Amino acid sequence: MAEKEISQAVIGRLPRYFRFLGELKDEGVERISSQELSGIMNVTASQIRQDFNNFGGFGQQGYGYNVEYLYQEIGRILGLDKTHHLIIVGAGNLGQALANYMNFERRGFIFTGVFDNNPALYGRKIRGIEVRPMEEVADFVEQNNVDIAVLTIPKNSAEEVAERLVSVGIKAIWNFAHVDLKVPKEVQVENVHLSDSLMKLSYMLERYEKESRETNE
Amino acid sequence: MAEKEISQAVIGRLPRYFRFLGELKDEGVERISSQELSGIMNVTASQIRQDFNNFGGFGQQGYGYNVEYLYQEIGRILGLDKTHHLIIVGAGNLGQALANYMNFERRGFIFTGVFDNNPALYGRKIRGIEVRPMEEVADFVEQNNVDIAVLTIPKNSAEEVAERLVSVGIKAIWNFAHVDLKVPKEVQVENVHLSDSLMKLSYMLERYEKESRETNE
DNA sequence: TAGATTGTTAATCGATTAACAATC
DNA sequence: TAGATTGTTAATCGATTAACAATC
Repeated sequence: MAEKEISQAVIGRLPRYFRFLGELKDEGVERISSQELSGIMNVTASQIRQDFNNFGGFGQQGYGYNVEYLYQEIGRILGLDKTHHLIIVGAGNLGQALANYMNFERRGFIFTGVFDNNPALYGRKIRGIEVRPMEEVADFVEQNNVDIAVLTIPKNSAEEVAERLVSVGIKAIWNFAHVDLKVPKEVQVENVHLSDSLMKLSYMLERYEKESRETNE
Repeated sequence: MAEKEISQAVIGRLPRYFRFLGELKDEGVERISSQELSGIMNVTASQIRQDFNNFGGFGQQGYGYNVEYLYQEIGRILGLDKTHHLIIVGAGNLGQALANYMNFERRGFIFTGVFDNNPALYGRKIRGIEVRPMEEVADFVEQNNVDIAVLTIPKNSAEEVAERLVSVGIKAIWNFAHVDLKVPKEVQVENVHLSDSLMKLSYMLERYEKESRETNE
């Protein structure tokens, strides 16, 4: 029974709904209408209802949505009720920062191992977990049921390492290397291209300054 | 002379064009047609031409596009020909990682200062630049012509710090805190919500596993 | 000139918004 | 029952793709 494909636009909004609902929940808000949520989140009430209805009806006519319930359901849609074992590949600054910065665990992402091919780092501990050489990754992934790899290595070796991770059984790659990885379609890739993001900011800055100049002429 | 507004969709694709053109340039490729680029980048040739023509004609009929020229023009559109002075606010793991990891300088983003409100960090050097107390930020921004702030602090203080940065003359914020900042519309904000990104990956993983289950039944 | 490929207009597709009947 | 608000269908808007005339 093939369900209808959910658009990227909708998926991209889910984490934001999840965040706002979590905050409302923490504030003790019990119910909310699409209208109210619209005001808080700065999107149309219509879009909110359409988005939720992609996954079935979570609300109740005349009442609205139960915050706690909706929060849980969106969490479930996002797969946050499941547990994933995750390794970080590349123990440089960014890899270390991610290991320490994000409290993955709260959402079911268990930081299980960290790998590098720089012998100087072997044995050094990051958040209590020691850096292992890349050679051990195959056994480790198998033995520890790892399904997600965080790729924080330079772009030139990224493609090769990604291939290796895939061959070893990794199901999803959170890719911080500045390349478009070529992986089999059953492997999920989410890119975080930081320099692209900074360039967008640069564009916006540039455009605003340009507009200002033109307005003042 | 108000130019037509460029859609977010187009802007979002510019950095990727820039990256591919840079690689082609490095490989010594002189000219390329929208058709060829389409094959490499996995987008339609039509979209490529439409995108470029938002900014005027960069190509030549019967010939295609000059790689070097197009690369430069897109760089210019993105504002990468300008120099920006940038500070990092929040000298934790992520702030340090960003300072070290990205070679901002190559694109005209000059890492000028780093601030924190933790006295234990004052004076410690990150990439040769010492951590300063937040109290000094106003004078520093003014004296050093800083226009971009990278916000790598916890979400609870982000709003307050952002306000302060704005009041002090910051024009753009690269926001890694997991909140939607409220700033005047003349201040540009680009969000990097890492946990949102990880949740999207989680969703894709979940969906794929679900599909697999259903197919095998 | 003939061939290639852009720039641009028109057609299609998809996403967002509006409207309203269903129902709590 | 009356009022509120969803779920859902229809209308609109915008983005992508196709087509082709302009032109190098």
